[in-house]
Amino acid sequence: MDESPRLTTVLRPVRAGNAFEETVERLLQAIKLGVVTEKLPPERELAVQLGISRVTLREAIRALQEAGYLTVRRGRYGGAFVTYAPPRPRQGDLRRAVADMGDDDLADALTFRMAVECGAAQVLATAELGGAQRDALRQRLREVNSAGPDDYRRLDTAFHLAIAELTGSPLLAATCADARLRVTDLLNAIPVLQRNIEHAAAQHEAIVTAILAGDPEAARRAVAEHLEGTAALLRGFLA
Amino acid sequence: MDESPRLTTVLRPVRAGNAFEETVERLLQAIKLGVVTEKLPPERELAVQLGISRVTLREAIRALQEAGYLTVRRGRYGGAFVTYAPPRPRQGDLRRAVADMGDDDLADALTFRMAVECGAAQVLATAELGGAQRDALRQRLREVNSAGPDDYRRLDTAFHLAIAELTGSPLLAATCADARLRVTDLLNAIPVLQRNIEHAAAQHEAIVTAILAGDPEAARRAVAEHLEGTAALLRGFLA
DNA sequence: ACTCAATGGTCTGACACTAGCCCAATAAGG
DNA sequence: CCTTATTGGGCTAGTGTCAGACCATTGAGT
Repeated sequence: MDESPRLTTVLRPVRAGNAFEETVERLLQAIKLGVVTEKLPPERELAVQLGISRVTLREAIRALQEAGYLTVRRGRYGGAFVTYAPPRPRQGDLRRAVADMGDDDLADALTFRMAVECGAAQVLATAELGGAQRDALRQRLREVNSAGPDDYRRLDTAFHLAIAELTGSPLLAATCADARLRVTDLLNAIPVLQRNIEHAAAQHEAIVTAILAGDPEAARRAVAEHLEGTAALLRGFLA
Repeated sequence: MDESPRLTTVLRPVRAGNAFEETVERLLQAIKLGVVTEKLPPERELAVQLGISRVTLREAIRALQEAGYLTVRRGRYGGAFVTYAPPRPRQGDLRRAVADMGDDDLADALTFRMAVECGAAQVLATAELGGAQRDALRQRLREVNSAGPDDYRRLDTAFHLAIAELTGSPLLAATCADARLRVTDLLNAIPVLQRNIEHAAAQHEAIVTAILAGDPEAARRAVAEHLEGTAALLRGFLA
């Protein structure tokens, strides 16, 4: 019989890698999530935000530049500009993306995302929302539901993250972002069809309706159904 | 109007502090959570688990030793032994503990915990549990519900963590542990009365029943009610 | 009493990371 | 055309962290 709780749940690694690697990962995910679409903040500012030295940040930026994600321009009004748009997924991309991830990691990521996003929606439905917050949520809904295939993933991310951010808990928002990160590559490998967008639109609508109605149960259920669709699709590619 | 999603949700610090500080924090929390009650793993082993060098780990251990949490003995069958038991909280401890935390941080922590633990319970209720898992859950329930005041916090932690661990998602388990960590000092400042234990016991029972019945809605609601009690108590100390 | 495996204690050389400073380039605005 | 604020580019000295080796201590088993 294993102990309870497992030591490994608490005595896990205190850092995921060296500062350089973690920084590259962060920036890359910010780009792939579509959180930064144009230009990164100035180095000095960004280094402070990321809690690292400018030297380390610059190494990370150079790596992303060499990998083709950024173009750097000097001088006033210069900066690190994003030169990347998610490519249209092709046949086999998804299978490859799933294979790149271990089966265990995939199941872990899907479970994690399900729990965290459902929790966020439930909490938001319980909170007393001000007018501005309700408007912001409705705005994100409109944006994602009227998106075309090219913008869809980015606006979908923005919608889901908005739910977490509106709870007012930075910890929860960061965790939702993290959960999403772990499936970004997979989602980007799934072709976006107009039909899918429309199907998701109804689910997004249901989520917002439940939250605005202050019904945590319905909010939880709506998010669970929404995520289950994607999860089932991805699980279909497991061995 | 702020952007969406906020840059700070993704472009946040890549590391919380230096390796030494983070290690001290980890070990301290493992001790306070009651995850390690007797002796830490050997330094060489623990350093690997934590992903740090032995030198850094030793510095952290020395700090905890000087702070009175550990006693170190050399030689075979030696090691770092836990010499700490949570003190009985006294009048004013709670008010002080709440004041030590910023109001924003407290709200953040409570929201975070609510979302993550509800999500975990919901997911577990959705999962198909094997006999061993059901037994493990029932075992934790029995333990916490038959605990005396001295053991209560530790067994309560074990119960809540078990729910997250049984989902099979290390990410979710780690996140639940993290969420719990952020309120440990507060919980430890709340006197444990036999009456409270009995009240909580009914709620724990309801949570387990809902999970074993495969009812995610009921599981979510039961956890929410359970946590709301503590949250309301703590919120009462806010300005 | 002796042996020896397991454990903490210590040292060294190498590399990662940081803070702070100054230089170089650039484009808007006078 | 010139000025200037803003930005990336680069350097240095100092500190943090690491991997690995070796030493010192302990107590159970022989």
